Amino acid sequence: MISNSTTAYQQHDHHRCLKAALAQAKNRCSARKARLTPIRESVLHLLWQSHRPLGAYKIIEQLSAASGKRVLPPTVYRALDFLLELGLIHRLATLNAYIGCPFPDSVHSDYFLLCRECGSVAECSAENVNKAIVSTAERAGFLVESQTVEILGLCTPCREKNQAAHNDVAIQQEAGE
Amino acid sequence: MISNSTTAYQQHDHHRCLKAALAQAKNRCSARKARLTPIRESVLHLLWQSHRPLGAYKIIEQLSAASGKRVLPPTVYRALDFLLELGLIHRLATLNAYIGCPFPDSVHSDYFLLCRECGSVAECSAENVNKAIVSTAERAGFLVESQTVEILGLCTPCREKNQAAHNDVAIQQEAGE
DNA sequence: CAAATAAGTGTAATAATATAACAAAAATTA
DNA sequence: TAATTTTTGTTATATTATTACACTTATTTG
Repeated sequence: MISNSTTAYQQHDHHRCLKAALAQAKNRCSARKARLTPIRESVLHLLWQSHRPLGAYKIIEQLSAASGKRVLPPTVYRALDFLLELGLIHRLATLNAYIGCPFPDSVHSDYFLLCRECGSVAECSAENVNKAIVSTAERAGFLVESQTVEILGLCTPCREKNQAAHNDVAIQQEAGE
Repeated sequence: MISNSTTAYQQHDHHRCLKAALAQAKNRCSARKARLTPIRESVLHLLWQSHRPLGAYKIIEQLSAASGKRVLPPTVYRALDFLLELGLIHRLATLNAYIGCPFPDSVHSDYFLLCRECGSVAECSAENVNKAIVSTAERAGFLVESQTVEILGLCTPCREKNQAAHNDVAIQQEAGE
């Protein structure tokens, strides 16, 4: 199992994440003879800065603010398409949002853990999930080409916070009796 | 494993499907003291007639055509919300479309097989997929609350057709040499 | 039963997400 | 350098979904 759940939920040196992601992106582009133009790079940069899924129109907003001139939808959607095609980012269908891929180089069928509380997203690649899906599909005579797996729930920190809040309420209630 | 892949892909007495679905819906509604009003029923009916995912605006179109007067978006979205809440239909995030649920009564974590060729959708509920997802999420410290699993690929009939077409090309090429 | 309340519907307006089409500019190739 | 390809700019518009508020119909309660 590959996962970025630790860095996704917890404090970490995010500047490093960002630098690593951009370096990887450059490698990948030169390998494929694709151009990581300024627009494309800044979209990727923005996605990595947030470390959270961002909607296309948020990107437009932030890019406009940063550049001082109005960036229009096609500009951003084109950059997103480019990055998606290269596997540098993903689109989350349930959120209509985009997020940087933490390991574009390893072949993986993606699998996302979306925290409904804090909005963080971890990407996992688990062979057992993949196998279960493919084998079950096969039994139905279905040839799998691509998968969208998005899991909604609570990440560890949020679960702990919720638990703590819950306990507090219990204590209050006891005290009130 | 529960699945409607057979009826989803192949010819069958669809009138029966439809009747069964509506009967089930009525049961479910009376059990929950919810009202299956004419609008709601006709949306459900429409979804079952198509046996394929339908976008909200297609539903609006067809409902308008059938009733002779303009049906507006909130009317349909409200009916869809109601049906979703009762588990009588599902929303497919990757298609922005809705489809009738073939087994609303059995508890299931849904899992959809979307054929990219013919547009058919089969719904499966496989314990092994569910288990794999939950256990992998747990290892990342994540508490699963709901899942979106949508698989894109080819259903059996389309795969066979494709195969046949492919063979034909091979034969033509041989003949041409 | 009638009044009060709740649930459902009609309607206008608009928000949020995404794409089409075509012209202009920049980069790459021949 | 000319020709070609790729990328960007710009206008307009498509698609999906929601808000807000008035009105009607059903259900509950006194």
